[in-house]
Amino acid sequence: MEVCITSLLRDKGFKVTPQRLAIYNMLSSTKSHPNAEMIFNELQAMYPTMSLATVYKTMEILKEIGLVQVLNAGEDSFRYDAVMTNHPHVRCTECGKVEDVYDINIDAFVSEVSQGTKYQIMGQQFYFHGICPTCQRKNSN
Amino acid sequence: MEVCITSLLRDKGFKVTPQRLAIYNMLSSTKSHPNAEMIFNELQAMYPTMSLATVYKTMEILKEIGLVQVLNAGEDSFRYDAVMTNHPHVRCTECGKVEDVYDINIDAFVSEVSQGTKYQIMGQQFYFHGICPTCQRKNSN
DNA sequence: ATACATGCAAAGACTTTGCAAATGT
DNA sequence: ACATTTGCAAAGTCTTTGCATGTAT
Repeated sequence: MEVCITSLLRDKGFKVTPQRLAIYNMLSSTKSHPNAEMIFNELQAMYPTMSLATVYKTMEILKEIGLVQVLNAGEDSFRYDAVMTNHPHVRCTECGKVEDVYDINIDAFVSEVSQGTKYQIMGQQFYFHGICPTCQRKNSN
Repeated sequence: MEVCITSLLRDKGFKVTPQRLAIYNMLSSTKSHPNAEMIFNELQAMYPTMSLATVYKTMEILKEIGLVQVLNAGEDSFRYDAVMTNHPHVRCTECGKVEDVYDINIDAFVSEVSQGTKYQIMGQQFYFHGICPTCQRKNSN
């Protein structure tokens, strides 16, 4: 796991730094799809000198070497996901959290669209929005 | 058509202004999914005093009264669409244009996901990215 | 007549960039 | 030793806001 990012970085001529490892480890051990500021805040305690700029620069590299994907769930900021399989996301419009949608096979839908357009399709993103179970309960009180 | 926006605005207590009509008419007669700046530039000739701030404020209102939807195709700016049906979009990563994906029935996929999550789903957005036919031809030269 | 809208400029949020000091190889 | 990276501050882009003037009802 960690050998993966280490060798991937080195293979592409990037240096292996504590900041880069910390950012990737944090991202790959959460399901919260954090944005840059959330990552920065989370790492403050352990890495007091970490800067937001380093988070952004690191995300750029991790995206480039194929270790993270960038999410755009209709917010003002980008979120990041270390899970590289294509899966839909759902965002709660009340509390703002973004979650994975599991157990859905998107392949049939993707290939249907791929064939319907004359584009050479490279990727896709599916976003749902609605109200999460927790917020539904809050609302009914 | 135009009676629609006129009465919708008035019904909700908004005033009917030349700027609002011009912005909506422009948007509903294009398939280019423009962002705020594109709309602003397009209207410069006919409405020289139009400001970008007015475009943003108007989009906020049009979204609120259900006349436009906001697209987030993985770019830095939001795009707007006066077509309110749910349909996928595809963005060319070379020339940046965003097009509709036609003749795709998303209902089965949407309801499959709706049932798979415990969210109360309010809407969804599907984005594909790839290379458009025009750019494919350019690349092969 | 009055409340709302416009348009300018300023502010705000998110992200990128430049550069000197620090670090990995 | 050398090239790359960090972290700060400044700049850049997109969007929102405040306010005086103008406009729709």
